[in-house]
Amino acid sequence: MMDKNFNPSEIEEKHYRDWEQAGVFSCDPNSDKTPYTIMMPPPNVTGSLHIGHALNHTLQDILVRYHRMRGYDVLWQPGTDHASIAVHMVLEKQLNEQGISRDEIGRKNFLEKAWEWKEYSGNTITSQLRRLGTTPDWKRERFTMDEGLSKAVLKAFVKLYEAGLIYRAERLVNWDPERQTVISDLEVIQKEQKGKMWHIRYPVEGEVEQFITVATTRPETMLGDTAVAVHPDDPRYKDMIGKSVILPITERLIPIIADEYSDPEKGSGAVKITPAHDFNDFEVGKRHNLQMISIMDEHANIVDKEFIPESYRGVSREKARELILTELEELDLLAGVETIKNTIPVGERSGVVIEPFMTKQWFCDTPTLAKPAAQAVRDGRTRFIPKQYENMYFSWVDNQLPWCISRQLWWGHQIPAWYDNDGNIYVAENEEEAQKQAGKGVELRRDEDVLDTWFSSALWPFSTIGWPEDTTELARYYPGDVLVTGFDIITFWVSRMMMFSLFFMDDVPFKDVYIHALVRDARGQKMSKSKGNVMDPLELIEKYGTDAVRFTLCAMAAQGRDIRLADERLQGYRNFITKIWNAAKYCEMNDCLSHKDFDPASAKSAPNQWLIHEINIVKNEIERSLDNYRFNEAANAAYQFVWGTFCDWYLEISKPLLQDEADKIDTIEVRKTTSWALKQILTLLNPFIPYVTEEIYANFYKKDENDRLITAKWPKYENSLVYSDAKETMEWLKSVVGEIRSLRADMNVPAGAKIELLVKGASERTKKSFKEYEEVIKRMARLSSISHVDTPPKGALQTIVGESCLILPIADIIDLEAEKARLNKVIRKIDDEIKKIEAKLGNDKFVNNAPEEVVTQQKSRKAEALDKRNKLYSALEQLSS
RNA sequence: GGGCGGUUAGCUCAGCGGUAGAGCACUUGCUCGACACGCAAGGGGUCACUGGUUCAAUCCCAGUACCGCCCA
Repeated sequence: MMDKNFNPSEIEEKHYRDWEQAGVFSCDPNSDKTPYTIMMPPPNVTGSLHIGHALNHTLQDILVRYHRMRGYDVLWQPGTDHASIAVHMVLEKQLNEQGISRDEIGRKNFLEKAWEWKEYSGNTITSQLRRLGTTPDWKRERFTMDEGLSKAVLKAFVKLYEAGLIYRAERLVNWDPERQTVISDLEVIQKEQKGKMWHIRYPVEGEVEQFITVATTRPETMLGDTAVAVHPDDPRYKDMIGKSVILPITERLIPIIADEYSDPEKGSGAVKITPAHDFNDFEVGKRHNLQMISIMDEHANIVDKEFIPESYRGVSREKARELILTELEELDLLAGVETIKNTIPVGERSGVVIEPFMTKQWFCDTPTLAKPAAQAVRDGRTRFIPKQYENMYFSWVDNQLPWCISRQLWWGHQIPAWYDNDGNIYVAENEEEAQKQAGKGVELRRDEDVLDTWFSSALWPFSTIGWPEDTTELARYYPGDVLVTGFDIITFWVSRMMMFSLFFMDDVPFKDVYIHALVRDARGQKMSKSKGNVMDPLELIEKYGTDAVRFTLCAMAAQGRDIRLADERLQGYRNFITKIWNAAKYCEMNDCLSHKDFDPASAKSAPNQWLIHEINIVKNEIERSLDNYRFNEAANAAYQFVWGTFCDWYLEISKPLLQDEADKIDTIEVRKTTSWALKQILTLLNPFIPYVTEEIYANFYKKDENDRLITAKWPKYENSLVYSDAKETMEWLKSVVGEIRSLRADMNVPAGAKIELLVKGASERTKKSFKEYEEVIKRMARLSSISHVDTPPKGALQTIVGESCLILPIADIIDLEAEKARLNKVIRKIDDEIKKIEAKLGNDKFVNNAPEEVVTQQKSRKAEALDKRNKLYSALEQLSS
């Protein structure tokens, strides 16, 4: 016996353990099935499951389960990412609390701690993923810093270096003075703020009382100015070009140069140039061969160097600004201040202001690598779904700047480059190899830096399955079928996988990229800890069950639109899970669990044929939707069918049929059809709601220990399972019941009262149907009897279904005036409709130009409406007479 | 500033060249032995605005307004 209530938490663990132990998640490289591959976006080891993961992994799991059932050899490759900066932040915070800096404990100890912490934290996220019921091939779980992947990273670095696509250069980079490392452009957030624009007068050399006024938001950088630029066509400055100004405070002489970078419309039209502390100025500096003076150290303090006036040495950039402004004021060189809106660069993780900083770093030539990556999408070898995300992809790959890949951190892949004392570089997969290159006895020192975390992630589609070795897995599962991810990492990750995959594998990493929505809160706000509006998927699972959470996310995952997740939705879908449970209970109580030797093509009676027909349709709908990544449509089709068709109609119809012992054959067919249908429903819904379906299956259908729904075959139906006649009959039956129910409710007939039904003008076929489904109609519409008449009695309720008129002779218990009003209302509605159709049909242009089927359709609509109106009129007359 | 998306029932959202849909909420009535996390019946919409294309526009096109995102 099934429990009265469905209790998710009790069964979820049991089934998950069983699945995992049975090894059903594993791919089989030796199988002759077609492979289907999804590479899981590796969550950070620091991470814990958030609602975005829940959506991402639910959708992947649905695809994976669906394809497994359809007979593919599925590899869902799981793993985690080492998340270099994030781990540093966690560990350094822990150290800080003990008052220790990372330099004090040293690189070796720090890394030991990092690994310890990874062991501890890495399992958190994967065990949380298990709670979602996801079924990746856990036995193949990888980590971006495990031995194999580390080897792949070294190999990739060396190969790219040898191809000239990785190089070391001194460049202006985004420096995070808090984290003490370079960060990439993507990790810098442009934050809008209210700022100030200071106008400063620079005295022109050799002139008395002549100045050029420059405007700047960062006066402190003037210590590093090496020019003043004006527009070459600006008449105000034409004859100043080539002269010099005396840089206030430092009193260096710097040239006035002509460059189109300065905008004559803005401010005074003259702009100070600080090549070592501004990206635009850097470019100007390069063009004019200007000196690049770095005035800050790695803490963003002013350097302690001779060319800096003494009072500024060693002070912070903020303090330097104050001092400069005071001094300029004293010198009477401050021409004015205005308040403006501007943007400042802020570190994504640290939150501090990023300093453009001159250092030597490693770069990857992504502008070159991006070309084939862009082309692959333009050629359609990889497609984005929804398509509009291709724009985001193109805007990134088509405008690539070199990617700075070195980081001044310890946790990560240490760069495989060695230096000798003369500064020569040797890049190799290991020190031995480097030593060979350098020659015996040459003293070598390894580069201290590690690679950007995304470098190893970019290799994920092939490094996880064996690259650089030639493994069977690599040959079999590469390229992947689809990548499922959020739009926020198209730039960080997707584009880089494309670049590296095309370079190393000479093929795209996946055929489809499905971009899913962002999950927001009920009010459309982005969830964040600081706002306190995060919904913890584990709490939701506790509260509603895993199936409900999964189904909700799936049902709301419409393409191209964010998900606003509200409690009510979860409740609604939790109710749906319960509904399925109860429907199964009904089947059990009515002995509808065995369908041995039942062939759906053998069904004879209309309700059974109709149900089979509808199952066939919903199956096709689910397939079509999933094949096109229309998850919400698949979920809604399933929902409507199970609740609206199976429960509300079929099971209700089955009740009187199952009580009717007179016709044994019919009863048996109903039992078998119900049982068969329930099993189809469980199978079709298993990818979405694996637990409740597996549990019911285990209760009713499980043949032996190794029989599980998760490994069941996806249904395939004969083309013959299309029953249009049965569908027509059942639609008629639904209309009859519906009309009577509606009439009763409108006229306030007590729900408990059993009343008589008279039918006028029924065709032979209709009469036959009334006879055949008499018990069903009587029960569902709460009728005492059904009989046919030629003339309706006076003052009865009437309604029209098809050609026949349904009459409820209950004049004594209803209000005749109310009935007249009701009829008039219905007639008015139908008149409006007729008017609309007539207008159309009266329009020659419509009749001549519209496709013929549209015209005939309108004509038959009109005929039907007219017929119905006539019948309603006579009903009204009858009432009045 | 450039680009992209959105605007449909009270709310959250589907849909789509020819009858406007769902869930929740709301109203009314129900102990019809699966289910009140339920059953049944309802009410509720100038499909943001202005033009254009079309026999026909909520849907296609252009523009406007507002909201959101991405990139400078």
